[in-house]
This record gives sequence, C-alpha cells and structure tokens, in this order.
Amino acid sequence: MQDIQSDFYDAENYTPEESVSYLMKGALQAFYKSTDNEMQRFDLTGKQWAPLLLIAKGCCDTVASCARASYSDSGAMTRMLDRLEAKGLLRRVRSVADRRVVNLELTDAGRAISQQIPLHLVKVLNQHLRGFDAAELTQLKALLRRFAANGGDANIAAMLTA
Amino acid sequence: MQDIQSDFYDAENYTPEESVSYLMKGALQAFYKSTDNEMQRFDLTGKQWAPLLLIAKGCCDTVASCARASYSDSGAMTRMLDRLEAKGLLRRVRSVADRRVVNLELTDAGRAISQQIPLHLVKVLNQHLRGFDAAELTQLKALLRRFAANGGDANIAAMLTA
DNA sequence: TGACAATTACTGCCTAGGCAGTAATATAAA
DNA sequence: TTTATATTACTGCCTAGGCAGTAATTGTCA
Repeated sequence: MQDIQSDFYDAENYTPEESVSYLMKGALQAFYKSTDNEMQRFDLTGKQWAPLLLIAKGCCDTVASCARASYSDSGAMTRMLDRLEAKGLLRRVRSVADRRVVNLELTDAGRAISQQIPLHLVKVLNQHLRGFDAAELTQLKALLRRFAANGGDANIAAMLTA
Repeated sequence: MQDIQSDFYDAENYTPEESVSYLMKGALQAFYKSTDNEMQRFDLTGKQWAPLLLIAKGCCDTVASCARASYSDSGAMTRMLDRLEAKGLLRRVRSVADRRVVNLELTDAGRAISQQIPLHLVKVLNQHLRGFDAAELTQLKALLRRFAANGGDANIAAMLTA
C-alpha cells in the first residue's frame, strides 16, 4: 500500500506567512476582535455570546453538551457558565430524570439578549465575507471541515462522542 | 453608491454548524490538539513552539515584534517569554542601541529544539491536509487572507503597524 | 532646548481554556 | 443484587491572552 498523497509543506522551506494554520489563527483572531466590538453593547465579551446562542438555538442544554458543542471541556464550560449566571443571563436547574445533570435555562434577560445576538453576529460574518461569492464560501466551509476531520485519533474519538 | 455585495448569513436562518467562524474554530482547535501531541516530546505545549520558531526564522527578535507576529500583545508575550526563559530556551538581552528594547536570543537548547520543530510541524500540517490537492490549499490560504483582511478599523490599524 | 507624542517592556487584574482529579449518579455486566 | 464502568458537574492548578496602566526611553517639532 503506497502513499498516494503529496506533502505540501517541508521543514526546510516552511515559513509562517505561508502556513495555513498561521493564516487560520489570523483570520479567527480578526473575527473575535470584530465580535468583541459588536457584543460590547450587550456587556458580553467576544466569546460569551456563543454559549448563549447555542442554548437559545437548542443545540445544548447541559454543561457537558455545551462543552462538546464549543470544542471545550466541562471544566472550562462550568466556569464560563458561572460568569454568564453571575450576569443573570441563565440559571442552572438540577435534572430530576438524571440527577447528575444540570439543565441550563436562559433567564428573561438572557433570552432577550440571545434573540438579538444573531443580528449582530451575521453582520460580522458578512463583513468578513465581503467580496466572496457563494461558491467561495461553500468551498471555504468544505475545506475547513476536511481540515478539522483530518485530526488524529483524539479528534476522531471526540467526534464520535459529540 | 449602492451595495454590490450579497449577504450570505441572515439572523433568522443562522445555525452554528453552517457558520464559517464555528467551522474555523473547530479546524484550529483540531490543529492545536495535534501540535500539542506532537510537541510533547520537547516538553512544549501546543502554543509554546510558535515564538521559538518565529525567533529562529528571524521573523522577530524583540517582545513587541514577536507579539505582533503572533497576533498578540506585549503583555501576553512578556509572560509567554517568561515561561520559555524559565525552560532555558531563550534569554533576554537589553539592547544598547535602543535601551527600551529587549532583544531575544535562543540558547543552545532553544536552538536545538527550534531546528527540530519544523519537522514535526509540517507533519501535522500535512496530516490535516490529507486529500487536499494543490489548488485547494492555495484557495484555502487565499480565502483565509481575505477573511482576515475584511476586519474593522482596529484590524486595519493593526496591519499597518505590523 | 524643551514640551509633547510615541514606543517598549512590564505589571495587575480580568477572561478563557486544558488537564487531572473528585463525588454523585447512572448503566451494564457478572 | 453486586460489581465494574461510564458519565456528569465540579474543583485546583496550570497555561494563555486582552486591556489598562506604568516608567523608561526615543523621536518629533515648535
């Protein structure tokens, strides 16, 4: 069984400016800067809106499921939810069906903000996609999905439990 | 002057799974997981190799320039360099030409490791690029550059001083 | 020259996340 | 039922980074 794939990068000629991971970091950094500016109106940081939106969209309703949806872990998510709970945007409700589980519910204030978030989030996304055509966006999303899926065993395991 | 660009995302139909930023976060997260595994042999985390490589490649030689090259700030870079200095991989040398500046030099140990880093870094990159063809990689890099460049004024200002 | 602005490295205080545990609970296998 | 395994939320300890402020130094310009 022979190797049919080509190697794009080699150690001798590596430069950060041509590294796809370096460019990806720059792109995501720019996006976070933009969301941070945009979400200041809600007294939210550039990352705190994400769990709120995931909960509001029904993508997750427990600490563990929110952590998985955020590519994070339950420890980090516990503390993020502490901050959001301290701001009065959500509350923890111990599940009666499974007493290990803490169910997450948005408060009225959290729901009010969550309804506004997509408006400003899509504004940022569209801003960063200025000059793109539909095919380019589709292509970018597909390439990112393939890049992520090509991880090691750890990532595959993470995907299986997601 | 009319708006000639189309909006790809709208608030009503937004879903995380189709969001390019969500996919980008997942892709970069997978990459950091891979580098973290790969750099354990050097007793380095998935992020500590980056400043070492930037210095070794001559991309930066002061705290401020390393911070800019890392999309970071001088405060965060000061502490990152503290950790690398504590590991004996680099040293700080006060500049005589400009006494505000601290020049960064790799130690022998730091140089030895830095020479090995590209080998393992390109292994990770090529792994995540499995199944890509050359055109797709070129396209991905170009799209990421455009996405990053479409930031707000803050990002433009950051680019001008970079 | 002297006043002012800019830059550099650093610090404190905060948000954010990874990892290895822990106790409580649930599930599966014996 | 008992035993073993898995899952959940959480905690402590660490790395990592953003932001505002500081003192020292340099550059600019009146």
